[in-house]
Amino acid sequence: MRADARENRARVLTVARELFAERGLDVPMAAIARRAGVGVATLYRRFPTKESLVVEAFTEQFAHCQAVIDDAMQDPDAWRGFCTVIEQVCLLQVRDRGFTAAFVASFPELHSEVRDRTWTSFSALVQRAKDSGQLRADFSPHDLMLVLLANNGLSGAPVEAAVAASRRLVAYLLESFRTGTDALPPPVPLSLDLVLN
Amino acid sequence: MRADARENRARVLTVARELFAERGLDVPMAAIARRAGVGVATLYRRFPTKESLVVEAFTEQFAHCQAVIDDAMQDPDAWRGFCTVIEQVCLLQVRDRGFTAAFVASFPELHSEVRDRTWTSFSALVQRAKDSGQLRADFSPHDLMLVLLANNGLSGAPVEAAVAASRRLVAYLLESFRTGTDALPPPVPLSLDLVLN
DNA sequence: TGCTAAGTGGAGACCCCCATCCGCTTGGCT
DNA sequence: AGCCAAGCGGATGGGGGTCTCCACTTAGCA
Repeated sequence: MRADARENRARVLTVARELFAERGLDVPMAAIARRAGVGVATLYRRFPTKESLVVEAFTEQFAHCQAVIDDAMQDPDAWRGFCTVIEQVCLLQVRDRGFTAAFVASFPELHSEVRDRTWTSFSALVQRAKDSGQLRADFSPHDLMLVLLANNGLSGAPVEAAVAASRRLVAYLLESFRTGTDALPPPVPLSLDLVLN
Repeated sequence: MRADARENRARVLTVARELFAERGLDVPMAAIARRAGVGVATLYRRFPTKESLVVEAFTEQFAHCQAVIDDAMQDPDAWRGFCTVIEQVCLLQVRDRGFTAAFVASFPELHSEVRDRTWTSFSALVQRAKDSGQLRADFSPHDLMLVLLANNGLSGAPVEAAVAASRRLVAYLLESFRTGTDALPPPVPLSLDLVLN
Protein backbone atom coordinates (compact mmCIF):
# COMPACT_ATOMS: atom_id res chain seq x y z
CA MET A 1 0.00 0.00 0.00
CA ARG A 2 1.32 3.36 -1.01
CA ALA A 3 2.25 5.92 1.67
CA ASP A 4 -0.39 8.49 0.72
CA ALA A 5 -3.02 5.80 0.59
CA ARG A 6 -2.17 4.62 4.07
CA GLU A 7 -2.40 8.16 5.36
CA ASN A 8 -5.73 8.72 3.68
CA ARG A 9 -7.09 5.53 5.12
CA ALA A 10 -6.09 6.57 8.61
CA ARG A 11 -7.61 10.01 8.20
CA VAL A 12 -10.85 8.52 6.97
CA LEU A 13 -11.04 6.29 10.02
CA THR A 14 -10.42 9.18 12.38
CA VAL A 15 -13.01 11.36 10.71
CA ALA A 16 -15.49 8.51 10.61
CA ARG A 17 -15.10 7.95 14.32
CA GLU A 18 -15.64 11.64 14.99
CA LEU A 19 -18.73 11.92 12.85
CA PHE A 20 -20.26 8.66 14.05
CA ALA A 21 -19.77 9.85 17.60
CA GLU A 22 -21.30 13.24 16.92
CA ARG A 23 -24.17 12.39 14.66
CA GLY A 24 -24.73 8.64 14.80
CA LEU A 25 -24.29 6.01 12.16
CA ASP A 26 -26.51 7.61 9.58
CA VAL A 27 -24.09 10.30 8.57
CA PRO A 28 -23.68 10.02 4.79
CA MET A 29 -20.53 8.54 3.35
CA ALA A 30 -20.14 11.70 1.31
CA ALA A 31 -19.92 13.75 4.50
CA ILE A 32 -17.14 11.55 5.84
CA ALA A 33 -15.31 11.78 2.54
CA ARG A 34 -15.64 15.54 2.39
CA ARG A 35 -14.41 16.11 5.94
CA ALA A 36 -11.51 13.71 5.33
CA GLY A 37 -10.60 15.61 2.18
CA VAL A 38 -10.94 12.65 -0.15
CA GLY A 39 -13.40 11.52 -2.78
CA VAL A 40 -16.13 9.04 -2.14
CA ALA A 41 -14.42 6.45 -4.28
CA THR A 42 -11.36 6.45 -2.05
CA LEU A 43 -13.53 5.66 0.87
CA TYR A 44 -15.18 2.76 -0.90
CA ARG A 45 -11.88 1.38 -2.13
CA ARG A 46 -10.63 0.98 1.45
CA PHE A 47 -13.96 -0.06 2.92
CA PRO A 48 -16.07 -1.96 0.41
CA THR A 49 -19.25 -1.17 2.26
CA LYS A 50 -20.43 1.32 4.82
CA GLU A 51 -20.92 -1.41 7.36
CA SER A 52 -17.30 -2.49 7.05
CA LEU A 53 -16.23 1.06 7.81
CA VAL A 54 -18.47 1.10 10.85
CA VAL A 55 -17.10 -2.17 12.15
CA GLU A 56 -13.52 -1.07 11.64
CA ALA A 57 -14.20 2.29 13.25
CA PHE A 58 -15.62 0.76 16.39
CA THR A 59 -13.40 -2.23 17.07
CA GLU A 60 -11.22 -0.18 19.38
CA GLN A 61 -14.25 0.89 21.37
CA PHE A 62 -15.27 -2.73 21.79
CA ALA A 63 -11.80 -3.61 22.92
CA HIS A 64 -11.99 -0.78 25.42
CA CYS A 65 -15.15 -2.31 26.87
CA GLN A 66 -13.40 -5.59 27.34
CA ALA A 67 -10.53 -3.81 29.07
CA VAL A 68 -12.93 -2.08 31.42
CA ILE A 69 -14.39 -5.42 32.45
CA ASP A 70 -10.99 -7.01 32.88
CA ASP A 71 -9.85 -4.13 35.06
CA ALA A 72 -12.97 -4.41 37.16
CA MET A 73 -12.24 -8.05 37.86
CA GLN A 74 -8.99 -6.92 39.46
CA ASP A 75 -10.77 -4.55 41.82
CA PRO A 76 -10.65 -6.01 45.32
CA ASP A 77 -14.14 -4.60 45.96
CA ALA A 78 -16.48 -6.69 43.82
CA TRP A 79 -19.37 -4.27 44.06
CA ARG A 80 -17.26 -1.28 43.16
CA GLY A 81 -15.93 -3.21 40.17
CA PHE A 82 -19.43 -3.99 39.03
CA CYS A 83 -20.51 -0.37 39.36
CA THR A 84 -17.49 0.86 37.49
CA VAL A 85 -18.26 -1.37 34.55
CA ILE A 86 -21.84 -0.20 34.31
CA GLU A 87 -20.85 3.42 34.70
CA GLN A 88 -18.00 3.32 32.23
CA VAL A 89 -19.88 1.48 29.54
CA CYS A 90 -22.87 3.77 29.87
CA LEU A 91 -20.61 6.77 29.68
CA LEU A 92 -19.00 5.42 26.55
CA GLN A 93 -22.38 4.74 25.06
CA VAL A 94 -23.78 8.16 25.73
CA ARG A 95 -20.71 10.01 24.60
CA ASP A 96 -20.61 8.21 21.29
CA ARG A 97 -23.88 8.34 19.44
CA GLY A 98 -22.98 5.56 17.07
CA PHE A 99 -21.73 3.15 19.67
CA THR A 100 -24.85 1.14 20.33
CA ALA A 101 -25.94 1.06 16.72
CA ALA A 102 -22.50 -0.19 15.75
CA PHE A 103 -22.73 -2.76 18.49
CA VAL A 104 -26.00 -4.25 17.31
CA ALA A 105 -25.02 -3.86 13.67
CA SER A 106 -21.89 -5.93 14.09
CA PHE A 107 -23.70 -8.29 16.37
CA PRO A 108 -24.82 -11.16 14.13
CA GLU A 109 -21.64 -12.45 12.50
CA LEU A 110 -18.66 -10.30 13.25
CA HIS A 111 -16.89 -10.29 16.58
CA SER A 112 -18.83 -13.30 17.70
CA GLU A 113 -15.89 -14.68 19.65
CA VAL A 114 -15.17 -11.25 21.10
CA ARG A 115 -18.77 -11.01 22.13
CA ASP A 116 -18.73 -14.41 23.81
CA ARG A 117 -15.60 -13.56 25.70
CA THR A 118 -17.04 -10.26 26.90
CA TRP A 119 -20.20 -12.03 27.91
CA THR A 120 -18.47 -14.66 30.02
CA SER A 121 -16.26 -12.02 31.62
CA PHE A 122 -19.23 -9.96 32.55
CA SER A 123 -21.09 -12.97 33.89
CA ALA A 124 -18.11 -13.77 36.09
CA LEU A 125 -18.09 -10.21 37.36
CA VAL A 126 -21.76 -10.47 38.19
CA GLN A 127 -21.28 -13.75 40.00
CA ARG A 128 -18.42 -12.33 42.01
CA ALA A 129 -20.51 -9.33 43.05
CA LYS A 130 -23.35 -11.61 44.08
CA ASP A 131 -21.01 -13.82 46.09
CA SER A 132 -19.73 -10.77 47.90
CA GLY A 133 -23.30 -10.20 49.03
CA GLN A 134 -23.65 -6.72 47.58
CA LEU A 135 -25.43 -7.45 44.32
CA ARG A 136 -28.95 -8.76 44.63
CA ALA A 137 -29.26 -12.46 43.85
CA ASP A 138 -31.98 -12.07 41.26
CA PHE A 139 -29.90 -9.78 39.09
CA SER A 140 -29.45 -11.42 35.71
CA PRO A 141 -26.49 -10.82 33.45
CA HIS A 142 -29.12 -10.16 30.81
CA ASP A 143 -30.03 -7.09 32.78
CA LEU A 144 -26.91 -5.59 31.26
CA MET A 145 -28.79 -5.39 27.99
CA LEU A 146 -31.64 -3.74 29.80
CA VAL A 147 -29.30 -1.10 31.15
CA LEU A 148 -27.59 -0.62 27.81
CA LEU A 149 -30.79 -0.22 25.87
CA ALA A 150 -32.31 2.08 28.45
CA ASN A 151 -29.20 4.19 28.64
CA ASN A 152 -29.08 4.33 24.89
CA GLY A 153 -32.47 5.99 24.92
CA LEU A 154 -30.73 9.08 26.27
CA SER A 155 -28.33 9.36 23.35
CA GLY A 156 -30.57 11.59 21.33
CA ALA A 157 -29.82 14.58 23.53
CA PRO A 158 -26.79 16.86 23.13
CA VAL A 159 -23.77 15.19 24.63
CA GLU A 160 -23.46 17.12 27.86
CA ALA A 161 -27.11 16.76 28.75
CA ALA A 162 -26.98 13.09 27.81
CA VAL A 163 -23.98 12.48 30.03
CA ALA A 164 -25.63 14.11 33.01
CA ALA A 165 -28.89 12.27 32.40
CA SER A 166 -27.05 9.00 32.02
CA ARG A 167 -25.23 9.51 35.29
CA ARG A 168 -28.48 10.01 37.09
CA LEU A 169 -30.14 7.03 35.45
CA VAL A 170 -27.22 4.77 36.24
CA ALA A 171 -27.18 5.96 39.83
CA TYR A 172 -30.84 5.12 40.18
CA LEU A 173 -30.40 1.70 38.62
CA LEU A 174 -27.33 0.74 40.63
CA GLU A 175 -29.24 1.58 43.74
CA SER A 176 -31.85 -0.97 42.74
CA PHE A 177 -29.27 -3.56 41.95
CA ARG A 178 -27.75 -3.44 45.39
CA THR A 179 -28.94 -5.87 48.01
CA GLY A 180 -31.10 -4.65 50.84
CA THR A 181 -34.36 -3.94 49.10
CA ASP A 182 -37.25 -6.33 49.42
CA ALA A 183 -39.48 -5.84 46.39
CA LEU A 184 -38.69 -7.92 43.34
CA PRO A 185 -38.68 -6.88 39.71
CA PRO A 186 -40.67 -9.15 37.42
CA PRO A 187 -39.10 -12.58 37.34
CA VAL A 188 -38.48 -12.88 33.61
CA PRO A 189 -34.83 -12.21 32.79
CA LEU A 190 -35.07 -11.79 29.03
CA SER A 191 -32.47 -13.26 26.80
CA LEU A 192 -30.63 -10.57 24.95
CA ASP A 193 -31.40 -12.16 21.59
CA LEU A 194 -35.04 -11.53 22.24
CA VAL A 195 -34.49 -7.91 23.04
CA LEU A 196 -32.29 -7.14 20.06
CA ASN A 197 -34.87 -7.90 17.39
CA MET B 1 -66.98 17.73 3.47
CA ARG B 2 -68.48 14.96 1.40
CA ALA B 3 -69.50 11.71 3.07
CA ASP B 4 -67.02 9.48 1.25
CA ALA B 5 -64.24 11.95 1.94
CA ARG B 6 -65.00 11.91 5.63
CA GLU B 7 -64.92 8.14 5.67
CA ASN B 8 -61.63 8.00 3.81
CA ARG B 9 -60.11 10.48 6.19
CA ALA B 10 -61.14 8.38 9.15
CA ARG B 11 -59.80 5.19 7.58
CA VAL B 12 -56.49 6.88 6.86
CA LEU B 13 -56.18 7.94 10.47
CA THR B 14 -56.94 4.45 11.75
CA VAL B 15 -54.45 2.84 9.41
CA ALA B 16 -51.83 5.45 10.21
CA ARG B 17 -52.18 4.76 13.91
CA GLU B 18 -51.81 1.02 13.30
CA LEU B 19 -48.73 1.36 11.14
CA PHE B 20 -47.06 3.97 13.31
CA ALA B 21 -47.56 1.68 16.29
CA GLU B 22 -46.19 -1.37 14.50
CA ARG B 23 -43.29 0.11 12.59
CA GLY B 24 -42.58 3.55 13.96
CA LEU B 25 -42.93 6.93 12.34
CA ASP B 26 -40.80 6.20 9.32
CA VAL B 27 -43.34 4.10 7.49
CA PRO B 28 -43.73 5.63 4.04
CA MET B 29 -46.83 7.64 3.25
CA ALA B 30 -47.38 5.33 0.28
CA ALA B 31 -47.71 2.35 2.63
CA ILE B 32 -50.36 4.10 4.67
CA ALA B 33 -52.22 5.06 1.52
CA ARG B 34 -52.08 1.54 0.13
CA ARG B 35 -53.31 -0.09 3.30
CA ALA B 36 -56.08 2.48 3.61
CA GLY B 37 -57.11 1.77 0.04
CA VAL B 38 -56.64 5.31 -1.20
CA GLY B 39 -54.14 7.15 -3.36
CA VAL B 40 -51.28 9.17 -2.02
CA ALA B 41 -52.88 12.40 -3.18
CA THR B 42 -55.93 11.81 -1.00
CA LEU B 43 -53.70 11.49 1.97
CA TYR B 44 -51.92 14.73 1.23
CA ARG B 45 -55.15 16.61 0.59
CA ARG B 46 -56.36 15.84 4.12
CA PHE B 47 -52.98 16.16 5.81
CA PRO B 48 -50.80 18.67 4.02
CA THR B 49 -47.64 17.18 5.47
CA LYS B 50 -46.60 13.94 7.04
CA GLU B 51 -45.98 15.66 10.32
CA SER B 52 -49.54 16.92 10.46
CA LEU B 53 -50.78 13.36 10.02
CA VAL B 54 -48.53 12.21 12.82
CA VAL B 55 -49.74 14.92 15.16
CA GLU B 56 -53.37 14.21 14.38
CA ALA B 57 -52.85 10.46 14.75
CA PHE B 58 -51.35 10.77 18.21
CA THR B 59 -53.50 13.43 19.87
CA GLU B 60 -55.74 10.77 21.36
CA GLN B 61 -52.75 8.99 22.85
CA PHE B 62 -51.64 12.22 24.48
CA ALA B 63 -55.14 12.72 25.84
CA HIS B 64 -55.00 9.19 27.22
CA CYS B 65 -51.82 10.08 29.11
CA GLN B 66 -53.55 13.03 30.64
CA ALA B 67 -56.44 10.79 31.67
CA VAL B 68 -54.06 8.34 33.30
CA ILE B 69 -52.58 11.12 35.40
CA ASP B 70 -55.97 12.52 36.34
CA ASP B 71 -57.12 9.06 37.41
CA ALA B 72 -54.00 8.59 39.49
CA MET B 73 -54.71 11.79 41.37
CA GLN B 74 -57.97 10.20 42.51
CA ASP B 75 -56.19 7.17 43.93
CA PRO B 76 -56.28 7.38 47.72
CA ASP B 77 -52.81 5.81 47.83
CA ALA B 78 -50.47 8.49 46.52
CA TRP B 79 -47.59 6.13 45.92
CA ARG B 80 -49.71 3.62 44.06
CA GLY B 81 -51.05 6.43 41.90
CA PHE B 82 -47.55 7.54 41.08
CA CYS B 83 -46.47 4.00 40.18
CA THR B 84 -49.52 3.48 38.02
CA VAL B 85 -48.75 6.57 35.98
CA ILE B 86 -45.18 5.51 35.35
CA GLU B 87 -46.20 1.97 34.52
CA GLN B 88 -49.05 2.91 32.24
CA VAL B 89 -47.17 5.54 30.30
CA CYS B 90 -44.20 3.26 29.84
CA LEU B 91 -46.47 0.49 28.66
CA LEU B 92 -48.09 2.83 26.17
CA GLN B 93 -44.71 3.95 24.99
CA VAL B 94 -43.36 0.49 24.46
CA ARG B 95 -46.46 -0.87 22.82
CA ASP B 96 -46.58 1.95 20.31
CA ARG B 97 -43.36 2.36 18.46
CA GLY B 98 -44.18 5.81 17.15
CA PHE B 99 -45.35 7.24 20.43
CA THR B 100 -42.19 8.85 21.69
CA ALA B 101 -41.10 10.07 18.30
CA ALA B 102 -44.49 11.67 17.82
CA PHE B 103 -44.21 13.18 21.24
CA VAL B 104 -40.90 14.88 20.63
CA ALA B 105 -41.88 15.76 17.06
CA SER B 106 -44.97 17.65 18.17
CA PHE B 107 -43.13 19.09 21.12
CA PRO B 108 -41.96 22.51 19.98
CA GLU B 109 -45.11 24.36 18.92
CA LEU B 110 -48.14 22.17 18.89
CA HIS B 111 -49.98 21.07 22.01
CA SER B 112 -48.02 23.49 24.09
CA GLU B 113 -50.98 24.15 26.39
CA VAL B 114 -51.73 20.44 26.61
CA ARG B 115 -48.14 19.82 27.50
CA ASP B 116 -48.15 22.47 30.21
CA ARG B 117 -51.30 21.06 31.72
CA THR B 118 -49.89 17.54 31.75
CA TRP B 119 -46.74 18.83 33.29
CA THR B 120 -48.45 20.63 36.16
CA SER B 121 -50.69 17.62 36.78
CA PHE B 122 -47.72 15.34 36.98
CA SER B 123 -45.85 17.72 39.24
CA ALA B 124 -48.82 17.75 41.57
CA LEU B 125 -48.86 13.96 41.58
CA VAL B 126 -45.18 13.92 42.44
CA GLN B 127 -45.63 16.41 45.24
CA ARG B 128 -48.50 14.40 46.68
CA ALA B 129 -46.42 11.23 46.64
CA LYS B 130 -43.56 13.04 48.38
CA ASP B 131 -45.88 14.44 51.01
CA SER B 132 -47.17 10.96 51.71
CA GLY B 133 -43.59 10.04 52.54
CA GLN B 134 -43.28 7.25 50.03
CA LEU B 135 -41.52 9.03 47.19
CA ARG B 136 -37.99 10.14 47.90
CA ALA B 137 -37.69 13.86 48.42
CA ASP B 138 -34.96 14.37 45.83
CA PHE B 139 -37.05 12.94 43.02
CA SER B 140 -37.51 15.61 40.39
CA PRO B 141 -40.49 15.79 38.06
CA HIS B 142 -37.87 16.06 35.33
CA ASP B 143 -36.97 12.50 36.17
CA LEU B 144 -40.10 11.60 34.25
CA MET B 145 -38.25 12.49 31.08
CA LEU B 146 -35.40 10.32 32.23
CA VAL B 147 -37.75 7.38 32.64
CA LEU B 148 -39.47 8.05 29.35
CA LEU B 149 -36.29 8.31 27.36
CA ALA B 150 -34.76 5.29 29.02
CA ASN B 151 -37.87 3.24 28.50
CA ASN B 152 -37.99 4.36 24.91
CA GLY B 153 -34.64 2.74 24.36
CA LEU B 154 -36.38 -0.60 24.62
CA SER B 155 -38.80 0.13 21.80
CA GLY B 156 -36.59 -1.32 19.12
CA ALA B 157 -37.34 -4.86 20.21
CA PRO B 158 -40.36 -6.87 19.09
CA VAL B 159 -43.38 -5.78 21.09
CA GLU B 160 -43.67 -8.68 23.50
CA ALA B 161 -40.01 -8.63 24.43
CA ALA B 162 -40.13 -4.88 24.76
CA VAL B 163 -43.11 -5.03 27.07
CA ALA B 164 -41.43 -7.56 29.33
CA ALA B 165 -38.19 -5.63 29.35
CA SER B 166 -40.01 -2.42 30.09
CA ARG B 167 -41.80 -3.99 33.02
CA ARG B 168 -38.54 -5.06 34.52
CA LEU B 169 -36.88 -1.70 33.96
CA VAL B 170 -39.80 0.17 35.48
CA ALA B 171 -39.83 -2.13 38.48
CA TYR B 172 -36.15 -1.47 39.06
CA LEU B 173 -36.60 2.27 38.73
CA LEU B 174 -39.66 2.50 40.95
CA GLU B 175 -37.73 0.68 43.60
CA SER B 176 -35.12 3.40 43.50
CA PHE B 177 -37.70 6.13 43.63
CA ARG B 178 -39.20 4.87 46.84
CA THR B 179 -37.99 6.29 50.12
CA GLY B 180 -35.82 4.21 52.36
CA THR B 181 -32.56 4.14 50.48
CA ASP B 182 -29.66 6.27 51.53
CA ALA B 183 -27.45 6.81 48.51
CA LEU B 184 -28.26 9.79 46.32
CA PRO B 185 -28.29 10.02 42.57
CA PRO B 186 -26.32 12.94 41.16
CA PRO B 187 -27.89 16.19 42.28
CA VAL B 188 -28.55 17.73 38.87
CA PRO B 189 -32.18 17.36 37.90
CA LEU B 190 -31.99 18.16 34.23
CA SER B 191 -34.57 20.30 32.60
CA LEU B 192 -36.42 18.40 29.95
CA ASP B 193 -35.67 21.01 27.32
CA LEU B 194 -32.04 20.20 27.72
CA VAL B 195 -32.58 16.53 27.25
CA LEU B 196 -34.78 16.79 24.19
CA ASN B 197 -32.21 18.40 21.92
C1' DT C 1 -81.96 12.56 -14.01
C1' DG C 2 -78.29 15.85 -15.08
C1' DC C 3 -74.84 19.06 -13.67
C1' DT C 4 -70.87 20.52 -11.19
C1' DA C 5 -67.75 21.10 -7.61
C1' DA C 6 -65.56 18.19 -4.57
C1' DG C 7 -62.92 14.17 -4.51
C1' DT C 8 -59.74 10.78 -6.43
C1' DG C 9 -55.43 8.12 -7.88
C1' DG C 10 -51.31 7.39 -10.37
C1' DA C 11 -47.36 9.38 -12.68
C1' DG C 12 -43.58 11.91 -11.84
C1' DA C 13 -40.60 15.99 -10.04
C1' DC C 14 -37.26 16.52 -6.66
C1' DC C 15 -34.01 15.12 -3.12
C1' DC C 16 -30.90 12.17 -0.43
C1' DC C 17 -28.45 8.05 0.15
C1' DC C 18 -25.26 3.95 -1.05
C1' DA C 19 -22.29 2.22 -4.27
C1' DT C 20 -19.75 2.00 -8.93
C1' DC C 21 -17.23 3.46 -13.19
C1' DC C 22 -13.79 5.80 -15.59
C1' DG C 23 -10.45 9.11 -17.21
C1' DC C 24 -6.82 11.74 -14.84
C1' DT C 25 -2.86 12.14 -11.27
C1' DT C 26 1.06 10.75 -8.71
C1' DG C 27 4.21 7.95 -5.72
C1' DG C 28 8.16 5.53 -5.91
C1' DC C 29 11.07 1.84 -8.11
C1' DT C 30 14.52 1.55 -11.77
C1' DA D 1 14.39 11.28 -15.18
C1' DG D 2 10.91 8.16 -16.81
C1' DC D 3 7.48 4.80 -16.44
C1' DC D 4 3.29 2.62 -14.83
C1' DA D 5 0.48 0.57 -11.51
C1' DA D 6 -1.69 2.21 -7.65
C1' DG D 7 -4.48 5.83 -6.22
C1' DC D 8 -7.66 9.46 -6.95
C1' DG D 9 -12.24 12.30 -7.41
C1' DG D 10 -16.37 13.53 -9.74
C1' DA D 11 -20.17 11.90 -12.51
C1' DT D 12 -23.49 8.52 -12.49
C1' DG D 13 -26.80 4.58 -11.66
C1' DG D 14 -30.38 2.75 -8.81
C1' DG D 15 -33.52 2.75 -4.95
C1' DG D 16 -36.56 4.90 -1.83
C1' DG D 17 -38.63 8.88 0.40
C1' DT D 18 -41.97 13.26 0.38
C1' DC D 19 -44.99 15.88 -1.95
C1' DT D 20 -47.49 17.86 -6.58
C1' DC D 21 -50.05 17.94 -10.93
C1' DC D 22 -53.76 16.79 -13.71
C1' DA D 23 -57.15 14.19 -16.18
C1' DC D 24 -60.89 11.32 -14.57
C1' DT D 25 -64.88 9.94 -11.33
C1' DT D 26 -68.69 10.58 -8.28
C1' DA D 27 -71.70 12.49 -4.52
C1' DG D 28 -75.50 15.02 -3.89
C1' DC D 29 -78.49 19.08 -4.90
C1' DA D 30 -82.11 20.84 -8.09
